[in-house]
Amino acid sequence: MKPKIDKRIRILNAAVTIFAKKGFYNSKVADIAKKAGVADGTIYLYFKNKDEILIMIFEEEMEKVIAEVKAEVFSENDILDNIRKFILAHLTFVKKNPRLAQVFQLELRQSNKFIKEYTGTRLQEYLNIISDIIHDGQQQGVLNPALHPGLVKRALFGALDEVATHWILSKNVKYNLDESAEQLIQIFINGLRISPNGHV
Amino acid sequence: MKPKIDKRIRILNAAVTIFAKKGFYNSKVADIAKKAGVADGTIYLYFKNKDEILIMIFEEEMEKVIAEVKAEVFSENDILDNIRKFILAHLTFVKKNPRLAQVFQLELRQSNKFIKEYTGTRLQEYLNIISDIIHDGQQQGVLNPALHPGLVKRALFGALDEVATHWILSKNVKYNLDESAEQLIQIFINGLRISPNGHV
Amino acid sequence: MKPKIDKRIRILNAAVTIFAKKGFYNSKVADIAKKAGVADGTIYLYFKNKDEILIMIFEEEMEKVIAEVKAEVFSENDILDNIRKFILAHLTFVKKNPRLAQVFQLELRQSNKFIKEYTGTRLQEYLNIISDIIHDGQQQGVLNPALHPGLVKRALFGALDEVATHWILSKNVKYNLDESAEQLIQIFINGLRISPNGHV
Amino acid sequence: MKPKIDKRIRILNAAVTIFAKKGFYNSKVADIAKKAGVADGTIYLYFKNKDEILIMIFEEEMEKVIAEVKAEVFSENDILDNIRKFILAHLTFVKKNPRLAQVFQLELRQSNKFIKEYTGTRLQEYLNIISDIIHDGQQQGVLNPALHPGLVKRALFGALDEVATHWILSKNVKYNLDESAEQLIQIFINGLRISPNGHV
DNA sequence: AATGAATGAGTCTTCATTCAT
DNA sequence: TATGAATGAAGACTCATTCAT
Repeated sequence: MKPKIDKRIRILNAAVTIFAKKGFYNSKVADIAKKAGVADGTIYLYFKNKDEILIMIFEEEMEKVIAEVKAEVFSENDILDNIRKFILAHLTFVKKNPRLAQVFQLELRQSNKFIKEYTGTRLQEYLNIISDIIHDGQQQGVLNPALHPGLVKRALFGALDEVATHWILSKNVKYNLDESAEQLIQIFINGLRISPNGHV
Repeated sequence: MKPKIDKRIRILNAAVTIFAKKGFYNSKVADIAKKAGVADGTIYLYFKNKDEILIMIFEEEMEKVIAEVKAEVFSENDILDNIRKFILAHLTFVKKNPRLAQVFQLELRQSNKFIKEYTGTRLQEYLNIISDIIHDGQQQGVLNPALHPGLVKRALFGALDEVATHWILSKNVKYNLDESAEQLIQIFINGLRISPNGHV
Repeated sequence: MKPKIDKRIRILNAAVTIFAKKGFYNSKVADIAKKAGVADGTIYLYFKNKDEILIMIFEEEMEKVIAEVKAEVFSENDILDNIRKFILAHLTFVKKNPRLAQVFQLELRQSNKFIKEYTGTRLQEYLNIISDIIHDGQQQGVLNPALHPGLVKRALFGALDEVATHWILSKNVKYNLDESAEQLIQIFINGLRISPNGHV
Repeated sequence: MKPKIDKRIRILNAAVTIFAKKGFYNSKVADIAKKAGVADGTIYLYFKNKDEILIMIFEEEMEKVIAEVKAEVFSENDILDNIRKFILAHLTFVKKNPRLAQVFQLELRQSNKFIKEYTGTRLQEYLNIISDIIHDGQQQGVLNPALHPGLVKRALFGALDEVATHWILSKNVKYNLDESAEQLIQIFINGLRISPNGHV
């Protein structure tokens, strides 16, 4: 028997595997329990319900991602490079964690509770990495001061998210995620920097 | 009793109302039937299953949207203006059809069948409006020829989609959708046009 | 396939059998459905939940019992004879319908909903047969006018109920229900009539 | 921490409180443990299962009640007065211990094990107080010798029980328990004594 | 085409009880 | 004795879908 501390993590890992393979709605709590090597009821000692497992996967993985991305992105102070790093980090995560990405891109959105009740800070915190960069860039006179960081963060996140979802759904074949990253970098850096062409 | 030809449309209209109010999973086929004034079983004369109602709402509304957007966007041949028009048209649709937008932005994504099996042409057709503009713009020497239209269409669509979803979820209060449109126009036009700054 | 009108009754009959055999809490809805020859879900077209089946058995059988007892008891106007008839009718019902009596005496009391939420009129109506007799008897100067009919009805019902329960639990062997009836008749008639001995 | 000997009693007291507040089926063993300040598992060192807690509450309280009632009732040898004292004692107990009475009158009957398996001596012993009085009364020539003490004990107990249950369920408001006691005394004393009227 | 009564598959969750410590 | 984390059996109910009329 593994030590207690493991059990919660074993459940979360099992859930990622099961959710990725069968989808959230087709995954039975009993499947997860079996995979994790615990009794069905044990899951409810650690999680309030099935939706909460999904949300916790998100919360805990995002926590790691946020720490990594922040370390990566804010290591230097070159704004344009930070944007580049953020985009690369996002898509690299997807590429390196396809199973987890599948859960984030597809399964999570099928949980009513996640979509309509989750107002967790993790997603905000992640999005705020972007708006912080934008804000800094505007103060440094590098980025277009007319843009709202709050809008930009959604625009960039939405673009990354859609590209990631398509990559997942294409079963990772048709699509070169690295090249996509480079193209998004071009679009957003040119889109956000102070434009010598004047406004459109 | 209205003429037969109406019945299909009455069902679809009822479904939009019910889905928007209760969400896809909490809407019962019996609710839709009642609202539409038909028997439960009648719905299955017109639609294969509950998911198909959702997909048909999408298909038929998208058909209209595509026609409108195409007429609007391709009326002239000024590429930058076409991009502007597309972005405005997308967000204006959301603003004018909040109930339908709620179904598109939130409920549709909760249908396993839509997410994982729908490969309908309507969404492609809509996205291709963007890639067609991009392609034209590149041929006219206005837009950055290094960008893949297929990537750009997802980036722009993702950005619009995320902004729209946030607007829906914020219950339309905090957010000025017109200003968001203007900002997205700036970002994407600057992001896509031939850049006098050289590449990053 | 039997006609529709039968289905509700088939379910109720099946439920009496199953409840009497296994007890309320150990009876599965699926058992009742199977015995009744209907699908599990069909039961929920006729009854809100499992407790309601039990309550409906009570309601509908009591309706019959009340009609019979009233016809029997009020056929003449001899008060003492009416009391006698009521007591006999109650215990005769128990003796002739042991399965139903088991449900009434034992299973019904195990349903939280019946005990704590049921305020149905049938039980009141049955009890009021007694208080009506008492009231009449007091007006005729036959019964002790100092007694509250509302108290008497509970005292007599309680006595009958306890005797019946004991008979059910003894599996009908040790106990002569007819003799018990005669004894209760003696006790209550002497207890209720105007006492030449004066009050205690 | 209180001394060990206390623990059993603390559990029983906690159980009375919890059962009275939530009902037997809605009370969780964990609730009782918490209220008693012991671990869940500890309860099973003192009681075989949840039903046994209920039965033990009954057993132990009945033991006290029996002792009290016997002392009270048999202090003199006036049969009619003894009947009076028994009835008063029963209803006075209910009035003074409403929480315990609620458990006895309502919750106890919802335990399958109590209803169908309990053949404990305490209830018999309590009932036998009545039949002993009756027997004595018959030997003294005061009570009707035709009545079976075993029937009378159930009749009187049933009457008291029903009156008590109604009082509990009426939330003690509509009902004057003292007056009820007086009326039951009249009914039963006249019902049981040797009748100068002859038999009915 | 239309009805709507009937079907029956499908599963999350609770909680009394156990047992390793 | 005591703990409390872990167990796992157990089942009512919903609702999309069917089909006899």
